Amino acid sequence: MDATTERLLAAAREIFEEEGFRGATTRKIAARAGVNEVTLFRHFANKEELIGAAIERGHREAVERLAAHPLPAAPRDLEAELRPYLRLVLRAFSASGRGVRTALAEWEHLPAFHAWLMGPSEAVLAEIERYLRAAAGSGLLRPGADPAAVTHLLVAALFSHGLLPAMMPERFEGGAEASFERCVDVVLDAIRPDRDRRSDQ
Amino acid sequence: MDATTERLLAAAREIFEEEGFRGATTRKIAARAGVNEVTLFRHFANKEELIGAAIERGHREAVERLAAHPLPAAPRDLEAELRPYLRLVLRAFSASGRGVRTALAEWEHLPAFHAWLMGPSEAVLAEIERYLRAAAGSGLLRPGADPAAVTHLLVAALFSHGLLPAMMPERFEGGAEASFERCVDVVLDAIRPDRDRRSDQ
DNA sequence: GGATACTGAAAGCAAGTGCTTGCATGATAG
DNA sequence: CTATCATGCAAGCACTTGCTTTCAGTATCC
Repeated sequence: MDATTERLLAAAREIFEEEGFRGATTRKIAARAGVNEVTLFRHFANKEELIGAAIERGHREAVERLAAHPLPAAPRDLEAELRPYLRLVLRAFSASGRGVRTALAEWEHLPAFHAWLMGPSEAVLAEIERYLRAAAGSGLLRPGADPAAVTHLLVAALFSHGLLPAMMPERFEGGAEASFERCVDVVLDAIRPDRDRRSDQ
Repeated sequence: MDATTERLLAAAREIFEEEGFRGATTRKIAARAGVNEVTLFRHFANKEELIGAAIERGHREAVERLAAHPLPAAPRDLEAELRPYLRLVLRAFSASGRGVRTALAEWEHLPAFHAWLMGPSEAVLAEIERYLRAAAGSGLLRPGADPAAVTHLLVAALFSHGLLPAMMPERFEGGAEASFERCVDVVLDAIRPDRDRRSDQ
């Protein structure tokens, strides 16, 4: 792809994530791309098309990165399989936390981008739920554990640990990742079959 | 308080929650308040002061409403005490979901309002953690259960169930509240002392 | 060398923005 | 009745924003 187009897309994505649709002016985007504003309009019909393309590309890449490290099709060990996956997702999520917050706020104003905006979250949710259902089928989950509810809990933990630490860091002493791991501990402990239950301390 | 001031504050809060700081123009706010734009500047020095006052008032009210229904000082029954409290908070949170999303996005641009914006969340977090620590002291929690981690999990569930259903409703079939209750089930079950453990189904 | 394609610089335009000024009007208090 | 006060209305100002037009420079391909 054209190098100028590339730089424009990257700049558009950065500024949109920081400032939202309204704040991402064509002048700012062109400046960060090191390009004349006129050139911007020679490559994209208008501002909406540019930002749309930038969002689409960014989220397509995110989905691809996630798909490159899927959970196993046949669950064997929740601790060894689910935890590293969640760690990976949290890291990706935290990295794009600023953009996620912007997307949340602009939701109603960007109906054309809904599919792209939710793509990564949808993918993670579906992947975890599929895995947990398979695990339940293999007897790796405590009978009575609800895979859908557990999925929602884990996604909720991902969500809040990806967004909140930037805003209330004093509540995440020891780091967001450590706090997240402790939350995963609680969930994994809740769904482990009784015979395996931890009784430390 | 002056009726005009009142209407201006209400209008400012509504439009700020829908459109953010940049989108909340003084003309829009004045129009929704049914007031001339000049009158707006006769009541508030500038746009920032108006929106700041609107946010401050809204969140102070939220904190007061939460403080009116606290968790008991001495925990006796997690199921009977914690669950209704969480239900209440979720309802309040969902009602202001639109505003929360805007606040998340505008975070970096509104440093003057940080304290007010995080107030309600901080209050809920502190209240739950206090309660759970007391519960742990009374032997109502399974030994080894980490009150801080459980608090984070519950707040995460509140957070995601307050925000996400508006954006991916098909993932919350049966309603956000039902999904939330199932998440609370998982958490409560995780921290219950072993002797009380559910073994239904 | 000439045609083509991409770019930058300068200027501008129509709409919208925060905010101000000047003046007229109606209600309220003394 | 008069003085005060809050408000509405019209106009405007300086600035930003999305987007356009015109012209000139430069690299590439044949």
